[in-house]
Amino acid sequence: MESARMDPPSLSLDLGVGPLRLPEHTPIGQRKLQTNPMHVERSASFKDEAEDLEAKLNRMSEENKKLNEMLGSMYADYSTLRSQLFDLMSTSPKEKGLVSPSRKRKSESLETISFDDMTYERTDGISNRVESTSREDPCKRFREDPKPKISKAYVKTDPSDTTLVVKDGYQWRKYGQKVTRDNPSPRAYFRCSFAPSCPVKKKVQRSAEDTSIIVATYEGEHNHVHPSQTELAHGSCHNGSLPCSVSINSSGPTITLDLTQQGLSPGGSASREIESPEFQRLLVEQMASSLTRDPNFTAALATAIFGRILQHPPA
DNA sequence: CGTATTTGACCCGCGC
DNA sequence: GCGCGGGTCAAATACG
Ligand SMILES: [Zn+2]
Repeated sequence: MESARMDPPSLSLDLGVGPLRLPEHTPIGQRKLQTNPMHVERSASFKDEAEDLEAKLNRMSEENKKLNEMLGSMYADYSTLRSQLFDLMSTSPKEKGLVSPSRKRKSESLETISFDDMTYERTDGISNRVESTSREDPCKRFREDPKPKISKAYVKTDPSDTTLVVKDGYQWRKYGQKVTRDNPSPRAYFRCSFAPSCPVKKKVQRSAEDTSIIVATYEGEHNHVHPSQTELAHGSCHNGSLPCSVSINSSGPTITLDLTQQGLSPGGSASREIESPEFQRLLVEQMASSLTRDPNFTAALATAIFGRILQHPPA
């Protein structure tokens, strides 16, 4: 998968956030309306519901496939981007202007999701160190700086989403909001409130140019287990609130709707739950969370990138 | 009534 | 020392 697309620096991964973001524009609404008046007949209702569920299952299957592809492309683009970044900074470490402004100036049209094992901010330290030593080092210097781990997530969202809250599965308590110099939209400060002594903070701010993108900056590591996600030991994780599971294996992530679980209420409420935008959002979040939290994924990612760097040394 | 959010005050590092 | 920009605190307020 990763051996393909190396050329496109176009970073145009308009992920499935689109189809998932606006779930209420499609025949879903019609379908819902269709089922309600059918409750006059009991037997027909059951049959209809069965058909309904089947259709939804198909839809979910379809969506699953889409998500799969989207994750694939995201992975590929991410690999490409990271590879290019590493390449760039190991090729021309003397070229100043790419280290310090990396925080404010790179907000052109960059859409990335960085995971919490390696970060862009770390590149600052690497570049500085590189400047004083050799230019082959950047691949292996991972000192535990006083700096906590920082990761950024560029999330595409609806501009009308005023909440400015990125639901990532954790519980955050807002403790501040400031207006920044060169950005009309304010910046919100959050602290993890699940554990009393969790040092994790995050800053969320809408992008200055593209108001449909919000940037979440995470800082630190959680020193507690995930609130609603215990573990994904052998690749499968069960969510406490969602009647579904996300599993990751070598062939790719898979979402399984657990219809046998008792969490589903009888009647049409199951359909409603599935159709709910909240459900879909949580689903995506759960999936992304699981993915980024999967050591196998991150390890494979690192390995692939590292291999690529070694394979294509800077000119 | 307990808890989360809001919002101006406060603090602190940095450049002048 | 002072002003500025960014980060945090905490009193007031909103919310359930
Ligand atoms: Zn935490």
